[in-house]
This record gives sequence, C-alpha cells and structure tokens, in this order.
Amino acid sequence: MKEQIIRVVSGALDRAQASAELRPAAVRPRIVVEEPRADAHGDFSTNLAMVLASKQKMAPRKIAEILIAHMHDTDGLFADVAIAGPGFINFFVRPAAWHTVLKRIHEHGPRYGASEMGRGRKIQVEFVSSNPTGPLHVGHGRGAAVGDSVARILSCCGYMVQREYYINDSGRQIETLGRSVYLRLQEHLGQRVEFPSTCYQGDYIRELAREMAADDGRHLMELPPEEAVARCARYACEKILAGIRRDLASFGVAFDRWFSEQSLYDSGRVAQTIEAFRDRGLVYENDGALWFKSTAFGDEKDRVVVRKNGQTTYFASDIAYHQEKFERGFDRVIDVWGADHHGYIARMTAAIEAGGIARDRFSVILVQLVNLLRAGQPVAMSTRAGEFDRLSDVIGEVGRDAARFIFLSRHHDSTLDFDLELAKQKTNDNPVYYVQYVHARIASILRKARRQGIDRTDWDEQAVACLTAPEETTLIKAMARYPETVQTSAELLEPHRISYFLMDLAAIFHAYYNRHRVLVADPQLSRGRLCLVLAVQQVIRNGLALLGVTAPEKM
RNA sequence: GCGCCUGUAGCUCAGCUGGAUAGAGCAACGGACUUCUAAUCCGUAGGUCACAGGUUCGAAUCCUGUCAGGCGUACCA
Repeated sequence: MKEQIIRVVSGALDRAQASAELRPAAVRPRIVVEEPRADAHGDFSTNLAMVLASKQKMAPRKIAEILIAHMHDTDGLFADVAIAGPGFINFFVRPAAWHTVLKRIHEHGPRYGASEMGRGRKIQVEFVSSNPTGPLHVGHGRGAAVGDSVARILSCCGYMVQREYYINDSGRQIETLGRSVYLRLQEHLGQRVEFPSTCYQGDYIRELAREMAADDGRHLMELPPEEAVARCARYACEKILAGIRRDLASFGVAFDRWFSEQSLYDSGRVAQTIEAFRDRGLVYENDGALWFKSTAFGDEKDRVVVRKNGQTTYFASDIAYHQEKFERGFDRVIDVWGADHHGYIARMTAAIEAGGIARDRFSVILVQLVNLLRAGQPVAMSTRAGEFDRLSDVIGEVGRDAARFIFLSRHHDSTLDFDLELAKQKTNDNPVYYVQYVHARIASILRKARRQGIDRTDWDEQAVACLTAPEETTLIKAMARYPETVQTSAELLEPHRISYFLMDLAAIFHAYYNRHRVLVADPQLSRGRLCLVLAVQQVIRNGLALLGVTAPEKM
C-alpha cells in the first residue's frame, strides 16, 4: 500500500515538474511516506512539500497544492487527500481499498512479505562459530537465534543465503583442551596430578576423560605424552563439536557448511595469504614479529600476524578465511560476533579492504551479552568452576520457541535479561505465547467453521466487501505493514523488528477477537471474516517462520 | 587515557535512519467468561526522551560537550 502511494506522489512530482509549475530539481528527493500517529492525519502522509520548499523557494502549502493537483489516483485508493499543518499531505484511504491487501495475502500465502530486494545476490552469514572447547551457553544461543533469523529474513528478501560455522580447531586452545583431558584422564586412572587453572575446568572434561578411559585409556598412557595429548585433543574436539551440532539442531539451526580453521593451514592458505600481503608491502617486520599495516586501512594500530616464535596468530588465519569467503563469490559477508569482540572489527575490516574487497561488503552484527536470571535473580555462572549456563539446559527448561523468541525480542545492541521463570510463564509477560495464541485461536475458529459445514476458505471478493468495522480496517492496516517490516529488518539486519511487529499484530487481533465474532448468523459476513482471520493467521505464520518459531494449531 | 555500545513511564523495552499531541508490556487500581480457547480483552493512572548547547520550518532521532553504566584496548582465542 505504501509503495502505491509513493508511486502516486512520485508521478505527481514528475508531472508538476514537466508542466513547469515546479522547477526541476538537480537531485530528486527521496519520497518519504509515513503512517501518522493520529487518525486525524489520515492513513498515510508525506512531507515532500516541506522538503522541496527551500529549493523551490515557495511556501510548502503552495507546493502541496500543486502536487495534489497533479496526482492521478488510478487505483481509486483515496477517500480524501488533504493539506495539513506546515505542509503535510495527508492521504485518507477508502476502507474498500484496504481489501486489496487482504487479497494479496491470500494470493501470496507463505510468500506474502517476500521480495526481490536481494536480486539473487549471494550472501553469507557466519554465526555461532563457538570454539570446540566446551558446550554452547546462552550467549551462543542468542548469536544462533540472531544469525539464523537474519539468514531467514535475507533469504525471504531474495538473497541466496549460506549459513556457515567456523570451527577454531587449531592453535593453542585446542592444545589446552587436549592437555585438560589428558590430565583428567591421568587423574581418573589414579595418578596424582596438578590441574592448572589455565586448563578447562568444566565437568564435561572429566566426562570426556572417563569415556576415553573406558575406551583405550591405559593404552594412551603408554604413548609419549605429546602424542597422547594430541589424541585427547582430537577426541575431545570431535565429541564437543558433535554436542554443539546436537544442541544447534535441537534449537532448529542448521548450517550449510562447517568450515575448519585447520584446513586453512593444511592447504597452505594462511601462508599464501601472508606471502601475498608481503609481496604487496602490506606487512613489515618489527621486534622479530610480522605486522600487518592495518592502520593504513583505518585501524588504530598495526597488528601482529606472525609472532616472534614463528607461530601465526588467530588474526592471520582469519584474514585467510575471509579472503577465501569472498573468493567463493559472496557479494556480502556477515559475521555475527559476541560484543566482547568489537575491538576486532576495525582490524578485520582493514584486512578485507587490504585484500581488495570494498569494506561495505563486510558487516558484523555485534550481539550483546545475555544475563541469565531466575525469578529476577542472576543465575550463578562461574567460568572458573567451569559451570556454564548451558544452552541445552535452557532449551530443555523453557522450550525452543520461547528461547528463540526471547533472544529475538531485543535489539541485538542491547544486553538481554533472560529470565527462566518468565520464559516459562504463559502470560502476557511472555510474548511468545501471546503471538502463538493468535494462530491457535484462528485454527480453532476454522475447526468450528468446518464442524458447521463451512469448508470454503478461499478468497471471496463479495464477502470481503462486508468488512467495514473500524477494527477490521485496523487489522488490515497492520498486516499491510508486514512486507515493509521484513525489508527494513533485512536492510538493518534487525530481526527484533519482526518480533515487535508480531506482538503488535497479535494485540490488534486479540482486541478484534474480543469485540467481534467471526462465525455469525450472516453467512456472507462470516465468510468475509474468515478471509480476514485467515490472512492474519498467514501473516503470523510467516513472521514466526522468520524467527524460527513454530505456529501451533492448538495450545 | 583512548575506542565502541547504552541512557525514553516505578520495572523491561519499542520508536519505521528528522515529522504533527511520546508508544507497548509488566507492576498498581477498576471492570468483562452461558459465546470461535480468559494463555484474552476494556478502562484509569503514569514522561524535563540523562544533562547542556548547536544544526532547521520541525530533534528522542543528526553534530559537539558533560555525566552515568557496560564492553574492549595482547606477539590470547
């Protein structure tokens, strides 16, 4: 609907300029159409006359008059177009014109809200990428929900999306993992060992050690320690990764590709990247280490890629990794990171630009941390004791839908309080159920309709013409906003906009439901209302799908 | 010190990249189940948009500064 109005306004501007009543502008202003808060200001309004005023050297209200005179309402949308305030043009849409929105929803079904904004461009979303040194915790859960939802939204907007998980299966932390398991294994086999605080403290390390002991633990002890540690590392890494995959699967998150950091070393890719940088003078030696000139690309200081001891840094493999991503043909690459990594953005962007890729093709979604609470009290989480607020526990306790919805109920820039008790509550406090309830209620209406022998739920133009109640128009107006909401959340990479949209639509529906009955004596009106609530159900389902939340038939 | 993020109702948060009189939910108070699911709805009350300047027809939104909180500032990952 908004697009149609933009077209009307845009056409009026063209004609006004063609007729020389308005002088042609060098730069055409972006036409902004908004929905005013107050009903008295109509269904839509544009500020175009005021934007043009200074350039045209004309009073805004005068410009508004000219624009209105040149408007062609070919679709018969408007009951009235009025000038108000300092020069707003307000549009009052005929109630019947709103019915075309309903028709569109019926026609497009699951594709309502989809667009070709992405024009098939390839885009990659890399998220979670948690180190395989321990199980996923709630913070990863938020990253998983955000990454997956962003991927769903982009895909809905016509991008070819790939979901990727980067496995840090190389370097010191993996060695530490191996040593941790090795020491616990020795301990398990009755040896007295000193377990350093630098090792991973969690109970899952003991479990892994027990498993290995049951397998071929004693045989391992006969190997040279270095080899035994390496074996422990490989075993633990695989096991933990399997657990991560399991947790993600139960969270409804599926990756298209799991990319191993080690593979970048095995293929010589990291070394090649460094050499390429060396050839182009992008690195230099200092204090025995090799530095990347990231300051030349906007970073605040240069960064080490090869340490004095000859080992490459994590950053080095990350540069190679991101170059490799773009070589795979992605137009855009999006990384979802925990907010504690924000200091890393400047150098990563610098490295990408140094590799000859425009910096705006890379973006990072920083996800702020999650405070896990229980009835308002913080849930104790001690990394030292190795106790995690595990994602699997949280999903087990509150369920996948509630967890996902809550993770997506805040802007990713703000910290999130996740209250386990609240998440289980089935009240208004907990918006998941509030939204899902709409879907279930409508399903219930349909069941009743079928019992009454009404089995036609297809589009019925005449029946829909009966929908004249103001609550009905409000409902349709809300649904008309959906496609735009999806596009905005795709542009800004902000899935929470979908959550808020759904809560808003749900509130409007519940109010309607309490005020009007769908199945009434008048069969024509019943059919019209059935068309209406079916559309609501469709939009709720589409929106929930973008969040990865189910739409239940019964609750 | 420097950098990034945040500051909106008692609490938790939206606010459509500058629009008209500031928006929800929770908590408080008062109402609505013989109906298609009350996991719902209706109403009342609640505000110096941290503070001070600036930009313009117009600012919660943009710019500068101040204050407060979070995070970061490795030859760790």
